[in-house]
Formats: sequence, structure tokens, C-alpha cells
Amino acid sequence: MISNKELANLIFPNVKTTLEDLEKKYPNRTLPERAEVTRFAPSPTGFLHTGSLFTSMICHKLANQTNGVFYIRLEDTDSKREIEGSGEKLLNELKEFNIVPTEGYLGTHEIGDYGPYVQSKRADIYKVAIKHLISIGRAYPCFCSVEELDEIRKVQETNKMLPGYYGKFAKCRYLSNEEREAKIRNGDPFVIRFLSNGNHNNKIKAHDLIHGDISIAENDQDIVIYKSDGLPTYHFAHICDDHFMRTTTVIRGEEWISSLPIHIQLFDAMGWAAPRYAHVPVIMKIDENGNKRKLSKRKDPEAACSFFIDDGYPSEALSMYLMTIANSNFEEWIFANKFKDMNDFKFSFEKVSLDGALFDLVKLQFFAREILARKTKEEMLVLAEKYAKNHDKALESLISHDRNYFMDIINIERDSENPRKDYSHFGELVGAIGFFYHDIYKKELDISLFNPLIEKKVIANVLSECRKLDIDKPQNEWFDQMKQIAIKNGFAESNKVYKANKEAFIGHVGDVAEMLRIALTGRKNSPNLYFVMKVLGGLESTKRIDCVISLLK
RNA sequence: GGUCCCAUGGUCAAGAGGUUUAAGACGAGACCCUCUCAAGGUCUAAUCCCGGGUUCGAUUCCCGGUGGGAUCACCA
Repeated sequence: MISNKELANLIFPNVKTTLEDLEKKYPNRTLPERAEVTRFAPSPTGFLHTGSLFTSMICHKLANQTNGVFYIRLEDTDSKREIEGSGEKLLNELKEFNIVPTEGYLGTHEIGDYGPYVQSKRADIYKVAIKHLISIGRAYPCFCSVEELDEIRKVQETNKMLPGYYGKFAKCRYLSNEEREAKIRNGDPFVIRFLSNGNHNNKIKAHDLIHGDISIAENDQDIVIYKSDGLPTYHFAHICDDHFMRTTTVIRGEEWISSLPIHIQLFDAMGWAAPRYAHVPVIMKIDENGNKRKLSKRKDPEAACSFFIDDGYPSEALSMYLMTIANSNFEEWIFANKFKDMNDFKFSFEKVSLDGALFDLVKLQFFAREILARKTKEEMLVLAEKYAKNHDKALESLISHDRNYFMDIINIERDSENPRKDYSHFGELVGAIGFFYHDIYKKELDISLFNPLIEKKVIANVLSECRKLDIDKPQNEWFDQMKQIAIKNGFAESNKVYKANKEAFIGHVGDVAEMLRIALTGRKNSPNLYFVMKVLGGLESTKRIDCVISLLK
């Protein structure tokens, strides 16, 4: 007769550490009373997902506002899907959004007394816990092959039964320890399964910080907790790590609600108190067929945070936008605080919406414009340069051509109560301000833009007079000069005058301004002409005017 | 399909049985301002999924339906 303990020793002969040892090694944290210990636990399988940024933002905020701890744990138990270097990349991306952990895996190194913070380096810890579970009879080795498992599933499907490894389908559950020993000694491959004592027809009550009380069917699946590669599955790693790292609140996506019964059962079997849980809504998107679905890593570019960074959106814009989804009262708060700094906002679980929001790029752009409009020209230079260096060679060469000139351009109508809100991201900058640069202006210039109802001769005359416009004069005097040019060439000095007696005029001063605008900028829309001319300078302005006059002839 | 979650305008949402002719924001439209654009100002349109119950009264509470989503791996 082989005891469970002997079986455990047979499977893990080298594991001498006990749970008590681990409890001592990772003691309860000494923190202020209501301090929250939260974590972001990404798996290194690619880029930072927008949904992950969303949850990590909440984790980070909650820990900060309670003087707690926010740490990062790398969940790399799936070696097949791991992408080399993505763990470090993830950390860098988080940093872009001002999420800097004080503990845990930091990309190149780790900080903290509760490590290692990379799951693949915690194999020994999991083994201790699993060995314990085997020795108390709550886990057992399973020798079923993939084929056998498929077979079981097929039978269940055809009989319309619940799929999975449970009850009478959990064949290896009924093996005697002698049979187990024989198979192990024979070298048969195996995994370790948790022995569930649950009944699918029982409902368990669980509390969620966002959803409140929820009732779910008890878990009756003998889930795999230890894979044949020697690493635990997510479920087991989660309970082990969050216990020994002393997490107080687990914040994760709503897609995890359905595995909550497993986790509760696992905590219970280990004799550990479960942390609090908060399941945040998933961010959705409407697909080509008009269906709502979770933002997809593969199909949706906006599922990657890098998408916004690559386009040059200010990172605060995404953070703010996501916070409006997280807490419905945030928007009001940030308006009242003039978009300054969201760090002082108090996040609360009560204000988290229960259903997933559709990702709204237009609203994100609104935030981005507000944020960029509030930057000084110097800040804009820094941001633009940083962006250009990594993502936009064309912009980089424009800026480096003359940094002060760039600041002058970007500063047009910026220094005011109500600054311009032209840009939501730096990716659109070259298209928006390119005309200030001679080469691009030349390329874009198109004289067919001129009003065909006005004779070319008249246009040329007007433009020729515009050479004399004095940009050293104040704006109102400058505009008076323009009115004089208008009058002299048969245009009304204002739209009002023109409307009163249309026959008497070719057009009005607005038409004159349009001619000058086209000549100067090569387009029909631009910021205030006076400022455009000021930035271009007298020399470049007359050069452009002359160029257009000669083209008109 | 089973299980769970969710349901107010196009989107994000306030709302906690009666002072709601249902906030606010983004977006849309209109007008004003105006050298165009952006900004700014003023205004407008647009929502309680359906059916039962409870109640004097239901957007609000309960039940059922419908709809949407999530999840059912040796992936996390």
C-alpha cells in the first residue's frame, strides 16, 4: 500500500522545501492598513495589448492611491508561444504610459523580496505546492495521452455532455497509487491534475469588486496544474504566485470570470485565503460584419498600444481615454482639471462600467488634440523630435533643418486662451505644416486652385501688390493694407459691403485673402495668414508670390 | 450547445421607485464670429430592448424572453 505522501515523494524526490519554509521566506507585507498590492502579469507573447494597458493602469493607480505596491510578474509558462525579447519590450511600452512598477520584473532585472518574478524561474516553488497537494490527496498524476483526451471529448460531444476531464471521464483519478507508481517507474509521461471535489450542479457565490456578488457553477474539472514540461498551468501559477507575493487584489479582464471557480477551489485546497478580485470589462470593437467583439490582437491595429505611439499620439491621450472608460466620473474630473495631470484622480471600483466599451478612436483624438494644444512650443519640439527620430524620417529632417523655425510654425495661435487644436498626433504633422518648407511648398503648389471666375491678370496684380504687405505692422494695420489692395483692384473691403452691392465688385477682401493664401501656402486652408507670413518671413513670402505670378503669366 | 456576464442616444455614459418635459462628454447638424481652416460662442436632433409582475407610481425592483459579449486546452 503506497500512501499519497510516498507518491508525492516518488514524483518529486528532490523537493525538500516545505510550504512552511515558503511562508517564512515570503512573509506578509508590512504596509499601511488599506494599502493594496496589485500586479500586472503579462505573458511575453508579443506587444502590449490595449486591454492590458487598461488593466495595468487600474492596478497601478489603485496601488498608488492606497500607498500600496504595484509589481510586475512575467507569466512565461507557455514556452511555445513566447516571443524572444517581448518581456522587455512590454516594460518599455508601459513606461511610455507612465506605468513604472516599483517591484517585480523590470525588463532587464528585477527588484523586490518576493521574487523571482518570472514564472519560469519559480518552478521549484510550484513543485513544493504541487507536492503538497499530491500528499494530501488533492492532486494526482494523469497518464492520458492527447489522443485519449480527444476520444473522451468526442464521446462527450456526441452525447451532448459537458466536455472535460471530470467525474467518470477522469480515468486517472481512479488509478491506485500502486498503478501510478508502476507507470511512473515505467517512464510513462504524465501531467499532474488537481482532484476537484466540486459538483457542477452546485452554485458557488463569489464576490467581485466590480460585479458584486456573482453566482457560478462549482468547478468539477480535474484541471491540469502541472504540465509535462515541468511548469504549472496559468491557474496554478496564479494562485501560488498571488499567494506568496501577497497580492491583495487581482485585477484582470472579464474573460477570467469563468475560471474563478477553479481559482477559488484551488486556494481552498491549499488552505490559503483568496485575494479580492476585480474583473474589468473588455474593450470591444465593431468588426467588418457589424458585430461587436473583443479587440483582437491579430485583426485590430488599435489592439496594440504601439499603434498609437507609432502614429505619434501623446501617450497621455490614450491613458486619459482609457480612464474615461474605466471610471465614468473621470471625464468630468479631467475637464475641471484642465487636462493637466490625471495622477490625482481617485479611481473607484464603484464607477467601473459593467459592459465593455467600444473603442472610440474619434474620442481619443479629441483628448489628443486637447493635450497637444496645451503644450508649449518647446514641449512640442521635444515630443516631435522624439517621435520623428523613431517613426518619421520626413518630419525629422524638417525639424533638424531649423528647430526654431519649427517652433515658430507650431506656435501659430498657440499662445492664447483658446489655442488651435489642429493636431491629434505627430504622424499628421508633415502633411499639416509641410508647406512652410520651400521644397514641399514647391511640390504642392497648384495654381488651378485659384478661383476660375477671376481673371489671371487680376490675380497677378493683386499678388504683386501683396508683396508690399508689411508684416512688421500689427495685425489690424496689416489687414487694413490688404483691404486697400482689395479696393484698389475692384474688390469690396468686406463681405458685408460686397453683399449689399454685388455688381459693383469682382469680389471681396476674402477673395483677395484666398489668392494670397494659395500663393503663400499652396492650399485653400491654412492658419491665420498674418501669422503664416510672419513665420515665412518677408523674403520667402515675396519669393513665393513672385513664383506664382510668373506661373500665372 | 452548457455556463457566466451585460443591456439608457451613433459612441462613452449620469441615473439608486415620484422634482426627469432622462444630465454631461465625444461625434453629427445649424447659426454666430471670421481672410479660409482650427479654435471659441449659441442652439438643435438623437436613448430608457420586449413582455409580465410588485407598487398609488417603474428607465430604476423581481421574473421570463430577446439581443450582445465572454468562456469551455498540457494558452494565458
